[in-house]
Amino acid sequence: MSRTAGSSGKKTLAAIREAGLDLIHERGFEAVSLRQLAARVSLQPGSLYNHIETKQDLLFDLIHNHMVTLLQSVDAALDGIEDPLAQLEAFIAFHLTYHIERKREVFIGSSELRSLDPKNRKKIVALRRTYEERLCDILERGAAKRLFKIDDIPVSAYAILAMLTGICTWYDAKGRIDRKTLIDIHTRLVLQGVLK
Amino acid sequence: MSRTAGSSGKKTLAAIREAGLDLIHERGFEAVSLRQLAARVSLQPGSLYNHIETKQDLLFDLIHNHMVTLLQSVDAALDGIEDPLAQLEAFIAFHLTYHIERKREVFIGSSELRSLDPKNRKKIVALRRTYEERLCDILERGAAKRLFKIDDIPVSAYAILAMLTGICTWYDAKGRIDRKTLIDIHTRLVLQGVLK
Amino acid sequence: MSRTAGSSGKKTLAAIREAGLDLIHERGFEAVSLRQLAARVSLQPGSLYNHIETKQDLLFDLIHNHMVTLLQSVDAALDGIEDPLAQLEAFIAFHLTYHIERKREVFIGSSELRSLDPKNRKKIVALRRTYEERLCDILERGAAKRLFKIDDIPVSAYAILAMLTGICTWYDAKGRIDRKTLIDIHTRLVLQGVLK
Amino acid sequence: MSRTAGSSGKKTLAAIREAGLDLIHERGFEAVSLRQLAARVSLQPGSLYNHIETKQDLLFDLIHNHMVTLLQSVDAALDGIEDPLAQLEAFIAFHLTYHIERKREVFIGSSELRSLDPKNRKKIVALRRTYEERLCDILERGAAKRLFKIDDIPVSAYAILAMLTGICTWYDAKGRIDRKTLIDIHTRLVLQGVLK
DNA sequence: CATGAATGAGCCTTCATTCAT
DNA sequence: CATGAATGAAGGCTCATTCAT
Repeated sequence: MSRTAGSSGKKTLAAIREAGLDLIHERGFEAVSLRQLAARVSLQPGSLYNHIETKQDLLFDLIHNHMVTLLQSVDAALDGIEDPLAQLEAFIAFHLTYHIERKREVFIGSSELRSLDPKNRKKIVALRRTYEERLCDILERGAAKRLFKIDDIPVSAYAILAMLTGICTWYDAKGRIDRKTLIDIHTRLVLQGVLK
Repeated sequence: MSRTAGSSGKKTLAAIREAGLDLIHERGFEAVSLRQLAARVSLQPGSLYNHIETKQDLLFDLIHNHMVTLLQSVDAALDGIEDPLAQLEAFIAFHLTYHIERKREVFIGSSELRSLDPKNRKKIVALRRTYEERLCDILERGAAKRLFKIDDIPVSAYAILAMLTGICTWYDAKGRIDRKTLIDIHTRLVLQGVLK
Repeated sequence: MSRTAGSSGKKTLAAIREAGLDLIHERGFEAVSLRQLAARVSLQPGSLYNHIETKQDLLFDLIHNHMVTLLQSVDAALDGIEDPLAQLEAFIAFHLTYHIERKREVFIGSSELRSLDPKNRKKIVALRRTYEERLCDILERGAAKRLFKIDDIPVSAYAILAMLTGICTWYDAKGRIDRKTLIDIHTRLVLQGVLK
Repeated sequence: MSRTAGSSGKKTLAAIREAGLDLIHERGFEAVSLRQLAARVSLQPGSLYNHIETKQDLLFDLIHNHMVTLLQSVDAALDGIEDPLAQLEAFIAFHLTYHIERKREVFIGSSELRSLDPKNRKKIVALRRTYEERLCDILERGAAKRLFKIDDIPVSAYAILAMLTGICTWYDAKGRIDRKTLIDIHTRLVLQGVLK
């Protein structure tokens, strides 16, 4: 039998992406072999190449896809909000929610930057910087309006992002803390740190 | 003469450790081969085995060594301080300083946990938890004394640690920000977030 | 429409043969993949199998076709000539012309014998021997009539064929030498070497 | 047992070269796998890389080595001979002898040029041209002294070389013809073709 | 202690070929 | 007929590790 009934190219590629996210998140890009990936989606290793260009290409595809979605989503989340304080609250809620829901993508997107070849890495780093700029902008406008008191905007932005992103490492959807509480705690931590 | 003049076993092992930290920090454990490591210390790959047990063993050694030092150092840094607020300030200063000075060790210690085999990982995770406890204790005592107002101590501790640890990713000793300023900014951010 | 307008099975097969000659001549049979061949004729690899049996089969087809044509042509070229000297001249002119015009086929026909499986190789070697016999016959009849003085007919025949076939390797239709001159030079070389 | 007693690097490399010549001569470079080569010298495939850089590198090494030896040998064979006729005779005898004794090298050196990467190919083609020049020089000097009558020296040189090299394809040391006879036949063929 | 050469497993990738659609 | 997706084998090469010298 040369093809599983009902399978199709699009579905197979989606399965490969999904398995790729899982495996790379668990073990790291270098530690995942295409054999393992193929086994996860019930293919022979060579058959992967009907759907991906190279292993490197799959990694780039996963990360790039994530970054583009992240940027679109943050813009959607901030759309129409004018007040910097409301924007910051929206950003925090968005960032946490997104990072909880896409733990794997987020984790891979930062921990596997170094597995990207230079050309691909450059593209991703640019997108990432664009995302960071969103927070910087909010802090700047809040500072300009004397709502926030911030010593150094880029450093503070990095610090806040590091704090908010940290949950990827430990948050467990089935754990003690529910999502809303988590957002409240972090919102309070950040706002107090930043408000005048 | 088959040995470089003046070299000795201890020195060679130190060189291997140093090169290991460099390479693993740059490329990740899985991406570093013992051939590369050997080349860095001007040895043949086989000769490494006169100094290390296995590649896995070297990784554990590096991380374990780091964790033990970290714990000793934090205890030294907090020694004699009783006031929770002063303790928190000391902790922040210590953590940032240590993480700036040992970027490689810190980075490896968290990003390569998954490259440790289960037995080794367990040991490291226990040490890491011990370190986290130091911060939790401070927060708890501060909260008990009504100095701090904290919604959820473990979550806040994680958030603070994530924020403080974030600098490893971007801090550049030769960059725009000096160390003292960095500590001030972070101290302010954390304290405001936590004080009543 | 999944077929290029005006294409037909026969035309596609002809295109495959032509591309096969080109590619195998350039890179060698083993070095040519059916993917490359398919790309040259704007097909997917699998589609080749609507026109050829196997890769091996295509090679045999190309070489066999060439050998049969070669034999028919040499017989046509020698037809009606009785004098061994005139025959030899005709043979030389024919061989050079044919080998210039079908460089690819000739080259493949000798360099890729080893890529044929034993059964196919046997058939081709028999045809090739038949062709060599044509020259041997001429030399023999010339020697019998005391027109030629030849030490060893098979060896001389091989030597002459090797010389005449050599042009495939270097002759360039757009080069310094025109075809007639080439034939003259070789005719003189061979005849002097053979005449009494 | 990690090493066969008595083996040494030099010996192993020599065995690899020898097996390489055999296999490439029989099957062609592309058709030989390093697994086959390794099996011939009783090694694991990976162990070959203790002795060669890459497969391509081995090919270049074999051909380059051959070309250098060929050039040194032809110069030695012609050394001290001044008369162009005597030189031509010496060249023919040398070329045939060398090509009989090193069938494999000679065959590979011309049939596998296309398997060399461009950079390597360039180097070999230059050496080959140097060798061809040796014959051209002889023909030129003979023509200048009115000993030879040659229509076109480069073309005649190619034709002669093609003829003499042809034996590689069919000569069998255990066959009907002994080496001296072979040289005589070819010498006569060439000289008659060239003498005034 | 260092070296050089070996092992055996495994890597990413390409291949000829098949076949449901 | 062509396609797209699959197979199973094999490709060149790298790896951690071992060990006689």
